Amino acid sequence: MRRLAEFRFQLRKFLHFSSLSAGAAGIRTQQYQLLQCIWGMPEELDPTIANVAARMLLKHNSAVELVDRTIEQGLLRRCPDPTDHRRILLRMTPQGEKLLASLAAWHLRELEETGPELIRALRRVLLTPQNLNGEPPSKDIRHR
Amino acid sequence: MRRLAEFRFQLRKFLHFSSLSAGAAGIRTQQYQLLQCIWGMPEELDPTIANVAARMLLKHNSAVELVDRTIEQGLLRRCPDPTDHRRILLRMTPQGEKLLASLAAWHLRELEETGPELIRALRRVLLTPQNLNGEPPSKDIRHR
DNA sequence: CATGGGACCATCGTACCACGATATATCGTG
DNA sequence: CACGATATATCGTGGTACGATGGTCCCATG
Repeated sequence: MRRLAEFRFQLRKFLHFSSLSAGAAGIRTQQYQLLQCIWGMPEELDPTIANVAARMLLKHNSAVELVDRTIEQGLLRRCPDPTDHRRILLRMTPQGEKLLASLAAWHLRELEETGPELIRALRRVLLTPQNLNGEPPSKDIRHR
Repeated sequence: MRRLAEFRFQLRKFLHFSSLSAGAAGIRTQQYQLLQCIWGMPEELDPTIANVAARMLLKHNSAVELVDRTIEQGLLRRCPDPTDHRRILLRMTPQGEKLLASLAAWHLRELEETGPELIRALRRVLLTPQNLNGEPPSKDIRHR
């Protein structure tokens, strides 16, 4: 499936851009996503380690470490939950909010350019008449 | 931008699926993408280390290491280019082709389910009237 | 055909990061 | 208070991308 490869390539390009722009802002992609996660947390959920881990698709200990790193850079604060002393509520510092805002703006602009191409690539994957299950890809049209 | 966070979440879910399915097949996502890359390489380009590195958005030395790991698992072969002895042509073994085919099939099926949601999330990002440059996200509607 | 510059690939040390296993603190319940 | 469950933290380990460096081969030029 060449379309699939092309879609994945577009995906890599976006993620690569994301990594570069985060790097230019002095953080890692994961940290950007963490901030995004905390800020965009659904209303009914509190920004605890566990919830953030779930939304980041990380194990909770990895989330702890990610939070540690991000706090060291002054982008986040740990606020013990007053009603449940086991829990930690994550809050962004003003610095973190500024950084998130500018990174989000960059990503928006990038997606305005790249997004349509990404959608097109995915569409082409979905609309392709499926050669359904695992026939060796070399069997396709050409095989140089 | 809550839409942006939601789009990124959808993206993470797809990548997470990809990582899991690759793992179930005994390889890493990067290796799956490497195979995909080699197979889906544009016709006018040969599957050399350099070309693969470019398409994987990796530095060439990282590509070498990725290739090494993948060869160790018997999914790939190194074929010295007969016309230019500096270059290495990467060829998949039958085992590699089988693995790629089945992983691609899984990914196709996943995208048939998840893809539309991904497109929708991206559309929502693109169609949102932009609150253009970096205003602090906390200023938005709610701030609990 | 000697030579120097450039292209291509490989190796090594380093840093980062996600994870499993384990530990610690707190909650709720009987 | 005892106990299981929940939430967070710590530690050691393995994987992987990278910069720096080295080696080999191509080619142009004199």
